[in-house]
Amino acid sequence: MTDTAASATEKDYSATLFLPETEFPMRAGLPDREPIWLKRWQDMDIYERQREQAKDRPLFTLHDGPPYANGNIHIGHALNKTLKDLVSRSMQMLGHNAAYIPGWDCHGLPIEWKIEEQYRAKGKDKNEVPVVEFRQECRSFAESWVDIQREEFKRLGILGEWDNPYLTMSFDAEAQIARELMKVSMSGQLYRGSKPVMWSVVERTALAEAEIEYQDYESDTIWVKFPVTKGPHLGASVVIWTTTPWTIPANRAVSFSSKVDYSVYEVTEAPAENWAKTGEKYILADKLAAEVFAKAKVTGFEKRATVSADELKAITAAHPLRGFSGGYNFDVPLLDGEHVTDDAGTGFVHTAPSHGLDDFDIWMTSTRLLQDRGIDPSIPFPVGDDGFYTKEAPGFDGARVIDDNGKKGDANQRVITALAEHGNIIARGRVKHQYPHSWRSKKPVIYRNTPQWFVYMDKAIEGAEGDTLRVRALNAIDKTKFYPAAGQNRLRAMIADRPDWVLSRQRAWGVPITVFVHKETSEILRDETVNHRIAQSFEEEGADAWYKPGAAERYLGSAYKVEDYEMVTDVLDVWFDSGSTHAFVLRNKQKWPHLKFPASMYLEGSDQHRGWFHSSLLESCATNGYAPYDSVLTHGFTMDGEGKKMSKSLGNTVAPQDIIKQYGADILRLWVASSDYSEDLRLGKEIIQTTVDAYRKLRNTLRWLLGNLAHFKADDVVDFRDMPELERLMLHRLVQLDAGVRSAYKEYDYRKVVSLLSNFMNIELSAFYFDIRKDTLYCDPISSVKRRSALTVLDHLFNALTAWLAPILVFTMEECWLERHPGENESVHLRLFPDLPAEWLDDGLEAKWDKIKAVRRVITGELEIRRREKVIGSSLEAAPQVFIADAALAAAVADIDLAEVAITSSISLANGHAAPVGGFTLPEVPGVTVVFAAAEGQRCARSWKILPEVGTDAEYPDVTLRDAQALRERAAAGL
RNA sequence: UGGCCCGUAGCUCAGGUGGUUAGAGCGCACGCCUGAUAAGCGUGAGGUCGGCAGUUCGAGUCUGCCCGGGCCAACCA
Repeated sequence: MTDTAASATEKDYSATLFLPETEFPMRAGLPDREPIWLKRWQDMDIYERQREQAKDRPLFTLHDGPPYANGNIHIGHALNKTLKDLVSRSMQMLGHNAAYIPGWDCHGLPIEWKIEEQYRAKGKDKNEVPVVEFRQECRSFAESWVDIQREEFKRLGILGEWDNPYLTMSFDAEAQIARELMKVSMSGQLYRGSKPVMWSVVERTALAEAEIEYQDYESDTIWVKFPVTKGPHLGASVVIWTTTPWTIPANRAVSFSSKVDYSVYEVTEAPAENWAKTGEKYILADKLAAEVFAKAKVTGFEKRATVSADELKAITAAHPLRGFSGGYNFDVPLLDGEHVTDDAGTGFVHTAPSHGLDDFDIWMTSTRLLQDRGIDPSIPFPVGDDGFYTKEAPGFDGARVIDDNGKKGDANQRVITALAEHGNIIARGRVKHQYPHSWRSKKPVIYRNTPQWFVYMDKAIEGAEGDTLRVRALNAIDKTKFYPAAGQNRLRAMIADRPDWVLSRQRAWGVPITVFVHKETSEILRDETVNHRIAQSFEEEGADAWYKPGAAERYLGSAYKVEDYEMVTDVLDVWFDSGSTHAFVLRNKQKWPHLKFPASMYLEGSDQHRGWFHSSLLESCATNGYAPYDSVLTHGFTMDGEGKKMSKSLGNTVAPQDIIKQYGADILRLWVASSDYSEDLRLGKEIIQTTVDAYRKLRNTLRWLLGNLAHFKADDVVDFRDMPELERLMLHRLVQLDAGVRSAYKEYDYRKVVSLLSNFMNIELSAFYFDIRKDTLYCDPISSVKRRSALTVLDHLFNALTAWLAPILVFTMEECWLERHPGENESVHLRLFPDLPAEWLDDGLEAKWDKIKAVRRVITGELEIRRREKVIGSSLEAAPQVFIADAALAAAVADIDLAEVAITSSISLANGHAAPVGGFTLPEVPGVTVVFAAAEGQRCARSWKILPEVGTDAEYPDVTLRDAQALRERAAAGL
């Protein structure tokens, strides 16, 4: 240590300094304090004030995609809503009127399940409860979750019209959803088709995949011959294998794979009574032929010819029951299917479009081909909802697939017997495998063709050639801006490939498909008067009106006979509900005057390409002809710290409620803002800690600003022209930052906002400007223009930083702002991003100070060495000599106080002198050499600088002349 | 299995149209300060840019394959 260090006798002048003074705590205590700000915002109705304040500004409408009202929010909800809040708050502060109307999706299967579950617990049966009563319970259930989620969202600091949200189950919404559906039906785009769905005979209901569980089950298996009737290899039979003999009457095709090798095989030796007889020829996959013959108890067989994919394509076969009970006379085509493999069976797949998804898909995509071959492409309904065969399975009257107790009926046996009579079965067996069962009854289920309501994707709308829903939607996608851009292709590909839109669900809790069908002609009733009655009743009573006794009479009125019409009882897919939100929210000016249509933006997780973005686009294109949004922003999913999916079973979930409780919502918000939401986000312990650290740094920088600004008074303001260069440099950087921050906000690039601001606050403010200006701010006289200039700059910094960070750290910035600007009507959230004068920009000044900073680096580099050597501790103990050979650097440093910038007590500039050998240099700053010298003189007891002048003031002999002046001014001011 | 997307220091992220020793902030280690103090300042150590192969004079950047991860492909939302 040097002898100039503080001595025990040095006077303590701290009371005479302008040290930072603030109540703003270093430790935030967010979990406890955030609710206080929430209450304040609620009491002052800040959302309404924002609307009032912005009523003449351009509208920016971020339309909320509705979460499903059936549980507590999870981290995905928190991410989604926080991003939405960042968008609307920043657009508001950029000068828009950015209203935010939160919404909820309230209909649908999961809520039905919950109610059913409650029934089961009470031993009640859903089917014994009147529909309207059941629906009422679903409604109450959804309501209760809306209330809970609303509070959870508010706690995240999400600002919106929470007292007036939209619900897909509110009466006006249900009415409008029905109107939208009727628009589709009036335009001729709605039709009744069919598709196979999972069906439980025991419960007489369709089931969702989630209601299915797979259990071991023993199935009958059969190997069946399809005799070739046309094309190559006449006289041979295509052989299939199936585990569901009862679907044979529904067979309409045989699928093969062009990737599998097939041949014709002839049976050369077999037992006399065998089903597979000597001389018969079978077409089989080469890989499976031996196995098939073993099952068929064939003792000798020979390969006769290979069969190419082209030959197979040309083959038409007969149904194995051709002529049975006068039926099955149609041609059975061979179709090339990607689902076919030669892993098991025969290499050929029996295809019954009524009873399988793959079967249905290949049948539907082959429609054109079938028509060309003169084959009827319609899909039969061979099995009824009770499991009995219908008339469309000739010869099987009274046979049943599954009975009321879930046991196998006699269908399989009857089919096998019939096949044997026709000589078209070659083997049978049993197999144990995993088979779908109802989650509720634990009984096996079947796929069963069921009538459904569809919207055409490719039928001309209103007769206009080429104006189809698909074409409209694809055009609309081209006109929409996507963030990130890849979303556009993703959505386009989905729209381009998708089949017709299935709207119907055989469920209770939803908006009914408000359609009447003529029983004779199967025509949909299209009558505006009827439609109006329906919509009107929904407005007044909700969609329950459809289920009330006498509804058909009420709607059809006197113009039609009730007995002529079938009233549809299916409900709409909930995607149609949420796909219609633009119609009942954005266009409802009475209820929400601050919204526009189309919306400025839809913002959801990337899964919504298939979901809400998709259904909203189709719905709006069908009813309006264009997209309901100008732009679409998607975000990824939240993974754990290792990038793995969060799941309850892995135990790696992070609950937003826990983060709020432990750290506060601002931490969660900062995490969202500093992450790249265009990809999947990670969240774990370490990441939270990183966020907390970043938060602390920001908070402390603001805290120091507040502490110094406590000494700033209105008449301290200095015009920027009168400020020192260092202050002007900061204002210049502030204007630059303004441009960067605004454009980042406009591009929804929040991590850029965070990185710009935290880099600025850490590097340029905390480590540079503040460090240098502490001496001036703490020690300079009251009158000092330099000090007042610095304070003026701090004020500008404070105003800008609090505004720029307000959309992200909503609580902390409010706390910060009110610390300086208390007042009942004050809020940082009622501010705009500040307008900063362009005249502050000064590129020349920045270039000059880049040079000064370069010189500074060499000086601090030298000081660091002396510190290591224990020659000095504080930089004020040094008074280095600086030799600058570079003319540009020398010029930059000429008229500024380099000692101040380097925070040394003094510096001697030895320009023009040759730099001594052995002086300190940095390779990246050529032409600058620093030679250490200890500061000479006494240490000032007030500013701790070491200067020869200390001791020369008679009145204050222990301080520098500057400090003496400061003390005199304090005394004169009576301090 | 298919469609789309992602993989740069311990963490969060930068790295237009391929071009010198791959950057920042935070964290970490070490040091300084003790008038922002459960704070502030400085110095330093950390990366075969998921892997392999190719195109090229040259690839984190282009191509292919592989590995790892995610979303979608539900009468879930």
